[in-house]
This record gives sequence, C-alpha cells and structure tokens, in this order.
Amino acid sequence: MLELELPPAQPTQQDMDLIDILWRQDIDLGAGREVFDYSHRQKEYELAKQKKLEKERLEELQREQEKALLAQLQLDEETGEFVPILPAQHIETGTTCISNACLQSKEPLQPAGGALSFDECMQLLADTFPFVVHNEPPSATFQQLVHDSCPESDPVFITTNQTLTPEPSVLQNTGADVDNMNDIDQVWEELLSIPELQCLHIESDSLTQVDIFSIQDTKPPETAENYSFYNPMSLVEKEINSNPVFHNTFTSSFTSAMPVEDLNHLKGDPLHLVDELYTTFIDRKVNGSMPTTSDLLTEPISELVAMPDLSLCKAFNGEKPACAPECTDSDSGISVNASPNAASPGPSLGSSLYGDASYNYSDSEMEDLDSAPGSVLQNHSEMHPLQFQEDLAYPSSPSHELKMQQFDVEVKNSPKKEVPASPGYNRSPFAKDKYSSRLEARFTRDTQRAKALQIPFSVDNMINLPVDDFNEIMSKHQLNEAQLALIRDIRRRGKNKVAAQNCRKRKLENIVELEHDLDHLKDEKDKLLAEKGEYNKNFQLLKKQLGALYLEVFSQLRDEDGNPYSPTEYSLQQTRDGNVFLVPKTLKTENKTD
DNA sequence: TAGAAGTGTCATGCG
DNA sequence: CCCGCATGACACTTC
Repeated sequence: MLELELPPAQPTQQDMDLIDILWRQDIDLGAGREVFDYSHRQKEYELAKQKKLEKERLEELQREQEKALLAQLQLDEETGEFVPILPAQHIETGTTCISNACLQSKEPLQPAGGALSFDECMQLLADTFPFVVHNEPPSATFQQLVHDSCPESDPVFITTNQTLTPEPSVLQNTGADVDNMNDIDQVWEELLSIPELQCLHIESDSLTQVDIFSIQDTKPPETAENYSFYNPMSLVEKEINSNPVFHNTFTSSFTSAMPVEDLNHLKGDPLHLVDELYTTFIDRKVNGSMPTTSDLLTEPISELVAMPDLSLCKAFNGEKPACAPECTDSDSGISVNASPNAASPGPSLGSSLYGDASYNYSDSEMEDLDSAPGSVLQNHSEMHPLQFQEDLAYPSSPSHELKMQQFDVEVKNSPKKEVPASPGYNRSPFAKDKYSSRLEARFTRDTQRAKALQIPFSVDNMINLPVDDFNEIMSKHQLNEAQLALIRDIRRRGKNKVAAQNCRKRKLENIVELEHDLDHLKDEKDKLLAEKGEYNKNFQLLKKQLGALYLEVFSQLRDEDGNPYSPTEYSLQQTRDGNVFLVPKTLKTENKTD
C-alpha cells in the first residue's frame, strides 16, 4: 500500500498487475478496484472509515444476535450442551454470520473438478447459502439502487456493488452460459453421487412443515445496507419471494439446518457459485421452465438444504431404513451393521446413533470413556447437539413414546442432580456433600449410559426394584444384549454399592460396639480389681485375727505337770467334726512321711 | 508429597 | 445350580 501512496504517473503493466493483486487481496475488505486509482484516493479514507464503522456495527450486531441466540438456548442437563429451544431460531444469527462469512471469505471457490468430498459439499452449501438467506425485501434505497442506472451517484453503492461483484460479466452472460450450466449439473451429480447424500431425500411435506422463520421479521433494517452487495441476486430474490412456499421452505430449512459456526468456518468465494446458481434460475425462467415449488423441493439443492438435518439422523426414524447405515457410518465411524440392533425385532430401540455407538463398548470401556474428558458420549453430544432430543422423541410408536416419557419422568424424578461426571468437580469439604456428589456422579454416569442405550426405565428402578418386579419389567420390554448387559451391570453395581455401604456401615457399627464393650469390660475389670483388693484386705485381717486367737488358745493349754506346751513341739489341729486336738509336731512329721 | 479416609467396584464365599 | 448378600481387596479421589 505504500507504493500506492505515490502518484501513479504512468502505470505500467507491472503496476497494474500489482494493483490487481492488491485489489484481489482487499476485495474481501470491501475495496473496489477503482479505489487504487489516484483519483479515488480521497474517497478511500472516507470509505475505509465508513466501512470500519459499518464493520464494527456489524460485529456488534452479530454479538447481540449471538447473545440473543444464547438466551434462546437451553442447557441440556444430560449432555451439558446448549440446544435450541426452537429449531428455527438459528436463522437470525445465521443470516448475519453467513453474511460475515461471505464478507470475510478470502479463499476462492475451488473448481468442481473430480469427486467432491463431504467437506467440499459443505463448502458448496456454504457458498450457496448467501443466495438463499438473503431474501429480505429490498429497502426503498436498495431498490432504487438496483434499478438506478447511474450507481455512481451513490458512493456507498459504488463501493459495495463494485467491490462485491467483481465479475459482473458473469451475471450478465450467465443466461447463455451453457458451460456453466454443465458445470453446475456436474457439481450436483457429483454431489449426489456421494453415498452420504444419497439418503438425504426429504419429502416436500417435511420441508413445508418446517417451522417458518422469516428473516424479514427479524433482520434489523439497518442491515440492509450491509447486505447490499448481494444486488445481483435481488432479481432471484424477488423471484423466490414471489413464490412464498419456496421462499419459506427453502430459506428456513436451509438456515435452520445450517449451524452458524459451520457457516462461519466455511470459506470460499461465494459469488462464483451464487452467480452460477443465479444463472441456472434465470436460464430456466428464460426457457419457460421456472421451477415450481415441488420442482424446487425435489431439486438437488433442496436435498442439500436438508442435509444438515439429516446429518443429525432425523431421517433414521424408520423412514429411510435403507440408507441408515451409510449415514451413521459416515458420521459416527461406528458400524451399525456390526450391531445386532439392525436385526432386532424390537421397536428400534437400538436404532439411534447413540445406542449403536454405545453398543460396541463394554461396560469397562464405557467407564473409561466416561471418566475421560471428552468422552465418546460427550463427543457424540457435541457432534450431534440435537441428536439426544431427537432420539428421545421415539416417533415410531405411541407406546414407545409413553415408555420414553415414563423414562424421562423417572429419570427426572430420580434423586440425582446433574453434576459433571468428571472426577475433578469441586465440592465442599464436608463428607456428606462429597459422598452425595460422588453418588450423584455415579448415578449420572449410569443414567447417561442407560439413556444412551435407550433403556426404558430409570436407573433407580433398575437397582431398587425387587427381583420379581425387576424381572417383570425386563420381560415386558424387548431388550437387546447390550441393554440387558448394561441393566445387569447397573443393577449389580448398584446392589453391590449399597451392600458395600451397608457392609461398611455395619463394620463401623461393629467397631463402635466393640469399643463400647471394651470400655465396659475395662470398667468391669477395675471394679473386680477393687473388689479383689477389698477381699484381700479382709482376708489379711481375718488371718491376723486368727493368728492372735491361736496364740491365745495355745498359751492357755497346760500339760499334766501344769507346764505350758512349747509352740515348737506342739500345734493345734482341728478335725472335721469341730474337735480341736493338740498334736505333737514330730508325730505330725511322721504322719507326713507315712 | 505421603498418608488417611471415603467410595466404587470386583472377586469370592456363603446361605 | 442360581441368586442375593456380605466382605476382603484393590483402585481412585480428596483432603
């Protein structure tokens, strides 16, 4: 840009090439080619300033819209993700973001040569998207600008129009451009040749039943000026708007189906393909074959429009069973064919991606996956943010809906709080809270597993029901092997967990009881010791008294001569009948020796 | 950072 | 033989 500050005295071919390169680089910023001309240098600063203000305003608007979108989202307590309360609420934000994506896209559209990958198809959709979403009624200024043959009078129009339609010849010549038509047809053929897309046929009824969410009602009027660079498509828009059914279904389904983030991430020059599509429409109109609503709905673009919805496997609800494996395989990477659910006669319990995804995991593997951050379940939830709710719908049978309603009620009524299953949660240091939180985490994991396999009764029932009731419920439902194994595991673990808790409780109670017994026995011992001391004391006293009495009695004894007996030679002995005899100690010793 | 405490789970024995 | 329960042992987390 520094070189451009110099006056372009005589631009050479090299300078022109450089200008062309710079212009192509700045095209996404809204710079027109003529701004590189010195005569437009004065306007450049003002236009850049104005564009900066517009860009800031646009970003602010986008932030507000995203904020409003987040306000319209509700937190899925099971998956921890934000899911829209109404599916069509993406549109408003999608419009702005898509437009931004177009503004910010710097990569040219890849030519549609060779086989298209799924990402290329998505990019193609994203490139096609601005044409679809920009269907707001042109404002008076906008219409005047469109029909004004002297757009130079409006500098804004000059900038936006010429900046964002760098190849107006494409638009002008598209009506007779057969090569472009062939390219488009080839693109669509290749697009439809992709196995993932072959099942993406949506009937027109389902499309017309899409909740219509008109952008006209939601788009702020000041954004019209920002989107004025879609002028070449205004005619197409008017044609589309003239057909309200097509307009509504086409735009609403596309905008509702396309995630905003994906559109923001998709890059590519949308103008080329937009012009080609426009050419297609214009050409058909010229040839008298302007597509009707039904035609448009059966067009490849309508199938593409419905693709994101189908990528969420809404079409797996039994309407297109033949294509379900491809769709599931394409996204989850887990083969449904390996699952016995495919042949299960049950009410398509295992038909969901969730169930199949979980089926091939053993319980221990699921445990590992659960405990790991970014587990499979969580990733599935991220990959299919609406999948979980769709799975719970169970449109196959009313009884199944009742079951799942019962399941939902049971799960919601179960004494669990949806806490993160990750082990690193922050809890209060109180043991009771920690205990309950771990219990809840365990309960949540089992609940998630049960929900993943669509087990139609709650974990609480699995664990706490009596054996007879449990077997009765098990016999009432047609469950596959995975479901039975999971139910048995959950019940076994739950029972054993309660048993372990009871066991530990009993162990603690036994310890406390034994401590009490020990204290009691210690008291008893002390008491007995005191009693023993008392007895010993009394015994010594009696012994002392007895000795004194013995001496007194022995001293009063006299022999035949009146002499006292010597205590060393005689002693007193008492017989059993109570008589007392004076026995000589020699005799006593002799009797002992005898 | 080592250790204690709490908890879940598995394996095993017993009734 | 099967099932439920009790319990030791182990792993893991938290403090």
